[in-house]
Amino acid sequence: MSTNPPGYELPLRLFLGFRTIIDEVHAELARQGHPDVRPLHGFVMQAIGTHGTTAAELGRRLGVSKQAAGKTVDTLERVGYVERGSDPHDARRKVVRLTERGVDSLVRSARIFDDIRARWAQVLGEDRLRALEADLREVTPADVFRLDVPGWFGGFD
Amino acid sequence: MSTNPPGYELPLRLFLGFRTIIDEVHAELARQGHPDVRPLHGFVMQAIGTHGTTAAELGRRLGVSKQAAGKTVDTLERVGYVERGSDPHDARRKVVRLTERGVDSLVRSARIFDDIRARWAQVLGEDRLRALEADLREVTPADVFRLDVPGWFGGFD
DNA sequence: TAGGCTGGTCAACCTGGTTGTCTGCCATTG
DNA sequence: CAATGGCAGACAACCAGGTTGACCAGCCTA
Repeated sequence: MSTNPPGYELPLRLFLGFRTIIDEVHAELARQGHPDVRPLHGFVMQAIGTHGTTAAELGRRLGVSKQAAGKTVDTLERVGYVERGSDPHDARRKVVRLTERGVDSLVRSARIFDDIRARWAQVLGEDRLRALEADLREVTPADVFRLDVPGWFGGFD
Repeated sequence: MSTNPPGYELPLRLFLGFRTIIDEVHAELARQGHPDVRPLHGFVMQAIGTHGTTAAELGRRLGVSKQAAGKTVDTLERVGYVERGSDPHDARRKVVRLTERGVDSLVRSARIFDDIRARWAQVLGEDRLRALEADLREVTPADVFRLDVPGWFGGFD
């Protein structure tokens, strides 16, 4: 029986895998006309969803303060991926909605993610990739969405 | 034949796996007397190594500017995990070395990483875990060390 | 109708990153 | 042997994202 790899390799590989995929997605996204979407933005836009939300609600979904969510919305607004409207039923709320450009970036991301997964499947074989996904599902929290991802995405290009 | 999971799930799971492990390590590290080591610090200390380095060299290893490396060394020094000495052979260089406390935190981390890997092995089975590691090795860059990890670690607790 | 909760915003501050500039020190080379 | 080029370190200004605290305005309910 051979010896096990050191325990620190596992998280490193997980991270490297994650980073590899994300970097590829954003390189391709840049090529497809979205050079200034940052990884964090994808998550945030995903959390905003097609229905739109408010900054406070967004903060709750993402697990950050409403102020932080507001700031992110500011920058997303500045680069043209979301817009703020007012709620006729509640003068306090300002509803954040994806612009066409925002939606376009999400659609393209989804396609690119699928392409990358397909490439992994070619390398590993579909069955092993599925096994990998299944194993990961077993050891990670079930709820994919409400991870407090922001804060994990420092500035990177 | 059933349909594939959407491509975005894979990076999410990889990230979640990574984050789960890292969070556990640091929670345990805090319990064992190292409450203010941050994930970034572990990587940096690993990169400093037992021989010590200079800030500029550290920056190159980690893929960040020497100024950024210097700042990190500052905070690591402030919390007592590294110390700066001078190089008798070269008055420009200030050698950064791990303190006993720094080494202790690394030793403990290594043990905790191994423990966590063992727990994953219990859940998945040693063979499936090995397969997972092997698969990840196949789709990630071979060089584990020179990843520009910093910048990916935003502040988190 | 008065209070309390909630949404948005402003301000101050932290961390970790960036670039640019400047000063010393070393080392090579004419 | 002196001068020039390159490297180490430090300082400053700036950026992104995050935090808390404070505050105002609007809604809703007792």
